[in-house]
Amino acid sequence: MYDKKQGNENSWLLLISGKMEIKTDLHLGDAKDILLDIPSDYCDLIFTSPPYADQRNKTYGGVHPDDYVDWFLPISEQLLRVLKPSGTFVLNIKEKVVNGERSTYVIELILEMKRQGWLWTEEFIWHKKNCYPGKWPNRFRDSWERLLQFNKQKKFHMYQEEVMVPMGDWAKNRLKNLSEVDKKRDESRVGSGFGKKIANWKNRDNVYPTNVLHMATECGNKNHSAAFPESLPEWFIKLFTQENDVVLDPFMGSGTTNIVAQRMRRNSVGIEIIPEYYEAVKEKMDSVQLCLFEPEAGYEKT
Amino acid sequence: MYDKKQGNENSWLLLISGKMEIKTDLHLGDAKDILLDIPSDYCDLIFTSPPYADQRNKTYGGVHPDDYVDWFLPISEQLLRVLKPSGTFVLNIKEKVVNGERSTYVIELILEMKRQGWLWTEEFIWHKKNCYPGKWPNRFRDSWERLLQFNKQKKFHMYQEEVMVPMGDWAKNRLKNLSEVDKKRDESRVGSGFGKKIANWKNRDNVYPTNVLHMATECGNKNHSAAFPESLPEWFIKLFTQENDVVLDPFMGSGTTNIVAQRMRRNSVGIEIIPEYYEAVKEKMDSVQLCLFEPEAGYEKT
DNA sequence: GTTCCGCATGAATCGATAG
DNA sequence: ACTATCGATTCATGCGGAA
Repeated sequence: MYDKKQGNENSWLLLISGKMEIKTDLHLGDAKDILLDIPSDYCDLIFTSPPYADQRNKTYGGVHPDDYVDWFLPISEQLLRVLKPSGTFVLNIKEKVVNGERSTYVIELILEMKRQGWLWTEEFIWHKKNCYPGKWPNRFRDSWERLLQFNKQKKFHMYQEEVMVPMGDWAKNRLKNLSEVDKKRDESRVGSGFGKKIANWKNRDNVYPTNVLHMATECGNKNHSAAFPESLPEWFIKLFTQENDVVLDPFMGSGTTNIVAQRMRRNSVGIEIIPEYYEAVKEKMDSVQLCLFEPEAGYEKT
Repeated sequence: MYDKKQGNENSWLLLISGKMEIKTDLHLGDAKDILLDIPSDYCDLIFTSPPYADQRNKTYGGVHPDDYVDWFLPISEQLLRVLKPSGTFVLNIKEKVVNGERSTYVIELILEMKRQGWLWTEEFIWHKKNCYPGKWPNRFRDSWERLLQFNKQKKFHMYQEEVMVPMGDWAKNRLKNLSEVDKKRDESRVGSGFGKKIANWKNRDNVYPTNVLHMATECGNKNHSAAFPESLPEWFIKLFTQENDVVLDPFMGSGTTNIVAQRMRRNSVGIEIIPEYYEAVKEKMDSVQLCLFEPEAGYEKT
């Protein structure tokens, strides 16, 4: 079912019952350069966590906070080009503390990206439930990160039903027996501003989520500093794409986005500048493919 | 024990065992004007939730999103003056959606306040568990607000031990169900059974909180419908002030900050531009004072 | 004195309609 | 075209009266 594309070491092809073909392309190089080879209006979702700004220019792609915006803008310009008009760009980022203050490069980046043509549609909060322990005299542990949603157009694809969550416990008692008032409320209160049809909820188990996501951080990944849990890209891939769509991560890192995308039957493109990381993801892709041969993997169902 | 200051209708004086004297000053007028009469380096904590930008120009001080920064800067300039060097300014705010996009006036305000001399020390997240309902094709419910922390200096007073939370699920669930009365009793009656339990937790496995606060909005209260729950100013007053310190709320609204401050034995100043709100807070202060005469209120202990 | 249950009410947002 | 108004949609909480 799985076949490596001929003549291309960096592309994986997943065939499912001969009907579907999921492609995963990995590129080694600088996002700013590699993106030039990607066609315009190609991606349905861009989900990425770029290297964080760092004063010490040692670590992963270290970019100084003062240079961060200038460094990112040429890349976001290309991202704007390769994203479909109906697509969404989700940027996972959080400003560091520099000299006792929160850096402003993230909020400056938002303003500059708007000038570039992006719409800043929403800011989700990733609440990291098990964040880093630690104690400082003048601040507490930082347990949240930004998930900035940008779009090209006011209209974009959003599959809200895919991420619905179970209704709160209150509903069990509340909806047990509906009073007459609940059924009538819709008509009785005209002009009061807040009519509601409780009866509509009777047969419902799930509700729509909010813009605060509660997810634990992943602890096992030692090789990569900026690792997020699989549930994070998974949630946004569910929300903003359908099967066979294209997902892009221009700062692939440990490849979480692409691996999750393939598992969810989305085509994906990954770009990574550091050879070690790039090779590690390639190996991971190979082993994932092996797993797919096992019937237990469940990919042959349907 | 309580006495209204002579010749001043807007000042409340709380005497405790003749040792302590807690003053609450309320002012009617525009913050930008009233602040001019407040001495420099006067406040230990400024906690406020200004009117959010509104497109409708009819309601409460409606400021258009485009004019918001220009409107706020003269006020924040005065706030910078009246704050003690060791003090903290906590600004509760959230940008609205305008034309399908998040407005940028809040992040522009951060940048401008930095130019004004403020340090942007931290951004806390207030996760509103019971946020406003609603469904839209392109966004989910907004369940968080910003709590921006600004300071004059890199060194400021922070009493971290005062806001430690017990770890462990049992304790967490227990705390969640505490009524406001229980909390008051905890503050006043150290010897009671409940206080003992709290003391035990403190000695055992208390842990420092993070920069994400989980609090529900108060909605069912007929007498005082506040923009934020009492637990919100309470948390920051605990964290950034000691007894006898001075708390300022330049946009008093329903007076939650000042009422909580007085209960926690902090002096406070409140400013409100709308006469109806101002009068309502004055009445509330009077009735709070009456409660303080009751021994059950627990304010005479210690 | 507890527990249960009804219910008003929130710093909302979109799209259509009207001026 | 551009702005103001209105109806429709939706969840979770704490209060207060009842059992």
